[in-house]
Amino acid sequence: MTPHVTHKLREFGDLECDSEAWLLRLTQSNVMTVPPRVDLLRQGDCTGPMYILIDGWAIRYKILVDGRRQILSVLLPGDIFDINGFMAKSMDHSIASLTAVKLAELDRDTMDTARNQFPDVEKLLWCDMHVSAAIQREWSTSLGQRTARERMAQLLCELFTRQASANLCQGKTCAFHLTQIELAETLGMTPVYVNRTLQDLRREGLIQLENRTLTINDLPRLEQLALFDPGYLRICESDGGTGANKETAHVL
Amino acid sequence: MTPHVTHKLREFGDLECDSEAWLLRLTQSNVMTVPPRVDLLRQGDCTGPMYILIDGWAIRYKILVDGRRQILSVLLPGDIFDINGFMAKSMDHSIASLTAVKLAELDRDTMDTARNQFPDVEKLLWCDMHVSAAIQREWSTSLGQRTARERMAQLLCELFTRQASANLCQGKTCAFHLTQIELAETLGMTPVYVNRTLQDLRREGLIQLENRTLTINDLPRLEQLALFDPGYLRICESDGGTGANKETAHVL
DNA sequence: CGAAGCATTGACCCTATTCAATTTTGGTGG
DNA sequence: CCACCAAAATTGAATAGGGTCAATGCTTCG
Repeated sequence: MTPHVTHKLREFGDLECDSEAWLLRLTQSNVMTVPPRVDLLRQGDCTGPMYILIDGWAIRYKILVDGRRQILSVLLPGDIFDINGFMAKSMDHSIASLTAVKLAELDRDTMDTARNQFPDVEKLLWCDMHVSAAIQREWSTSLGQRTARERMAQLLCELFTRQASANLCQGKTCAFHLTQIELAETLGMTPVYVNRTLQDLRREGLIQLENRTLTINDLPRLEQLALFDPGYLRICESDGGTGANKETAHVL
Repeated sequence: MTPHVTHKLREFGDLECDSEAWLLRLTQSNVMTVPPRVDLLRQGDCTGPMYILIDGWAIRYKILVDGRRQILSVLLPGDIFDINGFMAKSMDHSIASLTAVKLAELDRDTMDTARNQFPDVEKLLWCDMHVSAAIQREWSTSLGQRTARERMAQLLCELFTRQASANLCQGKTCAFHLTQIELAETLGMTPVYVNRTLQDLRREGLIQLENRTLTINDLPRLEQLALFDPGYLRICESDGGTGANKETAHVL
C-alpha cells in the first residue's frame, strides 16, 4: 500500500493496530490493474464487491437516455468505492478509470466479517460516505449557483486540496487527469467554454494547466474567486480542523 | 407513528419485530413540533442527534459566502436526517422546515445502542444514506445536463413519485410545499424563469400547480420530457423493482 | 508518419437573467 | 367580515452568459 493511501485511510482518526494491519493485508493481496478509460462498474449492474483506489484517477458518471453525460465525482488514490455494493441492489451510475488504475478488491464476505470484527472499519466506511456526500452537495451547489468561472475555480481548488491532504502535491503543483471535454461534463458546460474559461484563468496568472499537470500560482486568489470554503472536505476529520463556517444564516 | 412513516421505514425490507417495535416506541416518545420556515440545523453547527421527519416538508440547503442559496434536497415524511451526526464533526449545510413539521429526535446514545443491538437498524440507516446519495447524484445530473424545462419536470416527477411510494398521493394529486422562489433555488434558475417554465407546462396540459397542490395530468409524458428514470429511487428496495437501467454504456 | 482525439479560435445565436412594474394571494388585526 | 400589508406570482422588455457550429492547429501514440 503506497504511503498516500495509508495516509488517506487514517484521515478519519487512528485505526487500531489489528484493523489497520488487516486492511493493509487486504489491500496488498487482492490488487488489480486496469487500463485507462475503461468502465469498472456500469449503471444498471447488480452491485458486487467494494474497491479501494490505490493509484490513478477514476470518475463516477451518469448517462441520460439520450446520451448526455454528467461526471459526478472524481476518485483519487485512497478513495473507496462502491460502498453502495453492500446494501444497494443495482448501480444508478457508472465508474470508469481515467488513467491506468491500481485497485484493491474487497469482497462482500470478507468485508462483512471485518465490519463486525473491527468497529474501526465500519466507522471508516461511514466517514468516507459522509465526505463523499458532502462533496456531492458542494458540486450541486456549484452547478446551481456558481458561474462558469467560479465553478472551474472551485473544482481546481477541490482537486488540489484533496491531493494535498493525501500528500500528492509538490508545492503548488499536482497531477490533473481530466481533459477539457471531461471538465465540461463535470462542470455542466461546453468544451468550447471550458477552453475559454481556462484561458481567462491562465491569462490572469492564477493557474497553469498543461501536460496533465496543474499549478496553482495564487491559491488564495483562486479560492476567493471560487468562493471556496474547504470545510466540506473536513467534516469527518479527527484532528483539529475548525470546520467552522461563518456565513450568516439564511434569512427566512 | 403515522402510517406513511411506517410504510417508508419498511421500504428497505421488513424489520424484525423487536427492532420495529423499538423504532415505533422511539418515534412516539420523543416527538416535537416546529413552525414553518425555521432552521432546524445550521451550517457550521456541531452535529447532534438524529431525526425522523414524521410530518411536513423540510429542505437541506447550502449558502455561499455572498448569500446565494442552493436547496440540496427536499425532506418528506419518513425521511431521516442527519445521519451525519454520528460521525461528522460539523454540518456543511443547513436544514430548515418549509411547513409546520413534526419530528422525532433520536439521541446519540440511544441510537448507538440500537445500532449494536438491532442489525436491522444499522442496515436501514445505510439504505437511507444510499438513497439520499442517489437522489443527490440525480440532482447534480439535472443541474449539469438538463434544460430548465427538463429540470422542472424531473423535480415534479421525483417529488410525486416519492410521495406516491409513501402513500401520500391521492390519484394524480399530491402536496407541494415549495414556492416558486424555492423552486428557483432548487433548480438553479431565477424565480422569473421558474414562473415562465411552469406556465409552459400548464399551458401544455401536463400539470396543475396551485394552492400547494400539484396535479400531474399526464405522468408518462412528463416523465418523458424529464428523461425521468425512477431507478435511482429504488436502488435499495427489497422487493421486486427491476432497477435495471438499459442505457447503452458511454462510449469511451 | 499517419490518424484520431484534443485544444483553440471566430462568428453567430439562444436560453435564461436582469430589472422593473403590476397583480394576486394569504395572513393579520380591527 | 373587511381592510391592510407583506410575500408570492405574473408580465414585459432589454441583455448577457454561455451554447452552437464549423474550421484549424496541435498532440500523442501506435
